[in-house]
This record gives sequence, structure tokens and C-alpha cells, in this order.
Amino acid sequence: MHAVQTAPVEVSVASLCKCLGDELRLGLVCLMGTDREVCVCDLVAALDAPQSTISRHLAQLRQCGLVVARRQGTWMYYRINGALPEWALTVIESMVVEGRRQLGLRPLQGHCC
Amino acid sequence: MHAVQTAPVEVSVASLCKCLGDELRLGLVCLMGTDREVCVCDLVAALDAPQSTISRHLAQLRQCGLVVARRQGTWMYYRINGALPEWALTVIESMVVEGRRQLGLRPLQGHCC
DNA sequence: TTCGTATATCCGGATTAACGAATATATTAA
DNA sequence: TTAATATATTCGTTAATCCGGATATACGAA
Repeated sequence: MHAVQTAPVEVSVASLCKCLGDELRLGLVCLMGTDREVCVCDLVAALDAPQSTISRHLAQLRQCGLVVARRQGTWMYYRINGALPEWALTVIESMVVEGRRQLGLRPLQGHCC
Repeated sequence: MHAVQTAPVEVSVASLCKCLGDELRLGLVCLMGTDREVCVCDLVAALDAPQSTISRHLAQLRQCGLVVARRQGTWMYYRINGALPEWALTVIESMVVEGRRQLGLRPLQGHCC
């Protein structure tokens, strides 16, 4: 399991933090965890925000290199970018654990679709 | 050495990230590291920004609980708040190491004053 | 006291970011 | 084709953030 990564992607510490400095984006990342693939409809349902808002924030996370997306039919699945450098994955993992606690979120299991 | 901490302070993951999501504030934290006390004049010199700007960002870090200040005469010394919870200190340490690399900063040694 | 230095705060203006309804695009099924 | 569903993007409005000169405050020395 656990797909092996290609060469690490450069990510700026400040832009990573800026991404996670928004509660909605932090919530998205917390729902994914570092190893889970989730589809947009689940994220919309779990965070109870308008679809356009979720989609916009996902685009930001993607543009930052923090997450990657995979299309399957009409659905889009998002996950943390496994090609992130070690330090970034470590940071994300630590924050996700605490972030879930603070935001009262559980990692999403199974797919809605 | 290494002062023992009192009870951990609650810090929100999102607000910690928001703090570190600004390059100037990230620079300040990188110059302090997790165990160094630095005075404002050194920070102003090292980051080459107006004193009022530095002071404003330091106030934000302080208000977030990320740093604590100690006055000594006319000088103010700042350091990372040792009472931060474990996860926060871990996150900061990881980001500081990489942040220094990206911003081209060295931890400040010795005092200007 | 007064002066000089170090730091903090104020404030108006500029820039950036977040929002969400409306609309566009992509895909599948019929 | 068309319709239906899932997701992305646009756009105008509102809110938050950043900046830095000017000013205020705190302290030590004289």
C-alpha cells in the first residue's frame, strides 16, 4: 500500500501555513488526513458550507501543492499530496491530529459515491 | 537550563498557522528558533523592515500566545512561548528549520545590547 | 525634572482574501 | 442529441490584513 512518491515538490513554509490558517481549509485537510482520499460531496456535507466555497478552497490547496485531485467519472477525489517533502508531511500530520480535536472532526471513512 | 514550563496554553491550530503564514512573522520566529531569546533591535536589523512593522507583528505573535516578551531596561527580549503544547512546539521546530533555509536566515546569536 | 533611546500603538490608505449566488464545464445515462 | 448530476469558475460585494509615518509610552541617565 502507500503509493511511493516521485521527487518532492517545493513548497514554501509561509504559503503552506497561509493555507492552513483558514478554518475551512484546515477542516478540509483534517478530513483527508495524510493518507485518505475523499470526494468533494463528502467534504461539502461534513463541513456544511456552500459547494462553491468548498471548491474554491480546494482549488487553493491544489494550487499550493498541498493536495492532489483525481477524477473518477463525475466525482473528484482529493488527497494530501504524497510528493510533499518530509517536513511538510510531518507538520501536516501533527496539525491534523490536533486540528481534528479542536474542530470536532473525524477522518472520513468510506465513500459517499 | 531550559526553563520548565507551567501548564500548556491552548492555541488554535488555525490561528497559529495564520501567524506563520506571513513571511515577516515567519522570519521573526525563525530568528528566535525554539530556544533563543532575541531583542527587538536585532530583529529589526536582521529583517530590514521598519520598526513599527516589526513591533506590530511581534504584538500579533504575542497575542496568539506564540511568543512571550521580557523587558530588561529599555530593551524587550522575545522568545517562543515554552508553555505551548507539545504539538505546537513540534510544528514550530519543523517549520523553523525549513523556514530558515527558505528565507536565508541564521538563528541570531548573542545580543546587540 | 529633561533628554535620548527603545519599543509600542495609532490611523488612514492600499492590498488582499473570503463569501456565495449565478453560471459554466465535465461526465454519464438515456 | 437531451437531461441530470458533480464540480469548477466568475464576479461583485464585504471583510480582513498589511503597511509605515507619526505619535505615544517606558525606561535610564544626567
